[in-house]
Amino acid sequence: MTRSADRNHDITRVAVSTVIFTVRRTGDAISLSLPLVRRTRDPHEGQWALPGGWLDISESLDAAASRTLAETTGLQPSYLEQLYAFGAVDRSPSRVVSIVYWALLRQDDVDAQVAAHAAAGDAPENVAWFDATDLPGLAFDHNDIVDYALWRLRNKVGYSRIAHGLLADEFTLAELREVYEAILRRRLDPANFRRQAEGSGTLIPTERFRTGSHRPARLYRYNRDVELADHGPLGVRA
Amino acid sequence: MTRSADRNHDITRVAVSTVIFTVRRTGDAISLSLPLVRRTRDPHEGQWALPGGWLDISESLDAAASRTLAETTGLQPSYLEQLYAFGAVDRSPSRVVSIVYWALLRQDDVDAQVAAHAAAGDAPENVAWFDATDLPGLAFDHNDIVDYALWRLRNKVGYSRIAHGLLADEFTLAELREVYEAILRRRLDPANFRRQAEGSGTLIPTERFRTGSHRPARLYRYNRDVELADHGPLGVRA
DNA sequence: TCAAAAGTGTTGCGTTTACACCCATGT
DNA sequence: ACATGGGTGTAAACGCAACACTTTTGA
Repeated sequence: MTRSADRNHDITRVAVSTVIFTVRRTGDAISLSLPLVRRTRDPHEGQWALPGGWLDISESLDAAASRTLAETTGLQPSYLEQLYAFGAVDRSPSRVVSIVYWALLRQDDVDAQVAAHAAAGDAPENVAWFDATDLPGLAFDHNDIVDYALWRLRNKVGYSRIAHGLLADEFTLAELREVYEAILRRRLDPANFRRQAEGSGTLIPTERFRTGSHRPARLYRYNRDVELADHGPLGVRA
Repeated sequence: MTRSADRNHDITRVAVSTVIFTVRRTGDAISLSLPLVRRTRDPHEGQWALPGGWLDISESLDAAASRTLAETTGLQPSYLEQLYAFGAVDRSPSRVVSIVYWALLRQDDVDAQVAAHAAAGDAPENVAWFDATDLPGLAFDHNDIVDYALWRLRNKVGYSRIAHGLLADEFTLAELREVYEAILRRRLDPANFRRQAEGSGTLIPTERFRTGSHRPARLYRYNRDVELADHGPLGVRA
């Protein structure tokens, strides 16, 4: 903390953060939730913030997003896309330009991670999951960033099929519909939703069924021939 | 160029560039064109590149885009929106993260600038206008960036009314339609275009008419109550 | 008066929306 | 048997594309 810390006063540093969405069952409804990390140093020590970190000199922006994501959650997102570059002068005491990504996490992956942590007894103290629409006051401008990410998610769900990225490999149409309803915050007609989903060409029906309640529901699988991830303007696969 | 130049080997610098679109009449058709600057130093000396520059320590990203735009073209764009942050490790010899914006310029503003430069005799040698769909090989990854900006423009034109940003204050529906046709690269039905434009609520008919050829066409004005510029995720007015 | 662009009317088609209805299963 | 969600059918409403048609000017 001698020379390099002093130098932070007159250089612009580049950080990468990610808004990671997943779905969570709370009672009979499902809701969007996201993981936050508690800051352990100034500025904003003790407040919740988006997971992220500094960009390394020899890694691309995409790679930095994946790396910081893995370091905090230990998981690969099913979808990752650049959101926006935030660079207001006063958003941090030192000058920081944040390249923010947003990501989707599969429900089963989240479960697997939680179970693994519980078994290993290393449940991270500084990570917690929050309801995306009911957040506390976050560090920096992160509340605005989450709001913008939510807006992008709601928009994108309207003209693409990314919502699959929040579910396990196999899912019923009702489960998929509930995800859409949680994101769009309105009820969808099951009959019409079914026709639209089946007609999109992105769903492959299986011969397996989800049983347990009333009439068994057919399980579907996402057609991976159709691209899920956004490979960015350069079409590069990270 | 002593110590700071040496230091560029191990720091990441932030640059800002802008893809600036305008429309140009070539014969009886109109086409999208954009200004490029010839590089006067390595890397890529002599090649054409997007206007831009380094981010100052005490200016926001938006301000840097506006400033570098003014320094090269001397104009205020009618629309300015962040496009994407490019950060591949090998896109430049030293490590550079470029925050790229895209912008629209009014046709009459371009004319005014050209006339002013001609009168003052200071027509910039290093700036030239190119057809957006027929560019030479540009410096860095700027060809990819322009392609992406074109894609965004075409997309955005489909669900918003930003095309006005390319025309003068008053315009006929035929002129507006020609702009759409140039961007979307297909003919539009004049009758249906008229209904859609009038029904959008963003056009104010005037009592003035464009005369000269056949039946005079009513001039319209853009309704500035409807926001043209994208104020970004934070809703901030630059 | 004629060509050509401005502007209006009408029709057909495909998509979405609303909702009635049947099917299959656990309790 | 019956309640409940799974799944199908159908008709009205809406938006959009195609195109015939009228209007108004300059030449």
